[in-house]
Amino acid sequence: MSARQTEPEVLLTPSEVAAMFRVDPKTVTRWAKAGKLSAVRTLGGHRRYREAEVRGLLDVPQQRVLGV
Amino acid sequence: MSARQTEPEVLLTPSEVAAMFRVDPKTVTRWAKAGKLSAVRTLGGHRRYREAEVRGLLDVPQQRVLGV
DNA sequence: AATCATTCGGGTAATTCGGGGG
DNA sequence: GCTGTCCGAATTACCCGAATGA
Repeated sequence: MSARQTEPEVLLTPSEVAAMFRVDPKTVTRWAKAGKLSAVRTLGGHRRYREAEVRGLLDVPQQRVLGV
Repeated sequence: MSARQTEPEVLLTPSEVAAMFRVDPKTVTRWAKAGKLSAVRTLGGHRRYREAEVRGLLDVPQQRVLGV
């Protein structure tokens, strides 16, 4: 059962990730360049981001002090 | 022993490849026209892509930040 | 034979890339 | 240091009708 199954990774476009974080797509690109976010490249050079990784980064923010 | 196509060549449809890269099927067609991806043609002119080749292109474009 | 989804083609908007400067 | 914006060039997405695939 050592199947090297490359699970169907769901990929997101730069603008989709940007919308999730409420930032400019260009900022997402900078995160990728900085190695803070891994990216898959299309044959034309455009970046695609892994949904699982992005969501993981969105869920983490539980360390905010609720200074209401 | 004798070399005789020991590998079952798995072919993928344009939409399947498109889903893997998160692009439009038309874009995959453009890659084939540009020679970035080899394609097998059906007798009717539709394109089919080699799974092994596609996977290879998906994995490579990984820019790791391993103490570069 | 007939239906339905996909993939031809082309052509035209919308994104993204890269660098640079605020 | 981090982000948003401007630029030109390149890549990708969506439109159509017609043909192929299953």
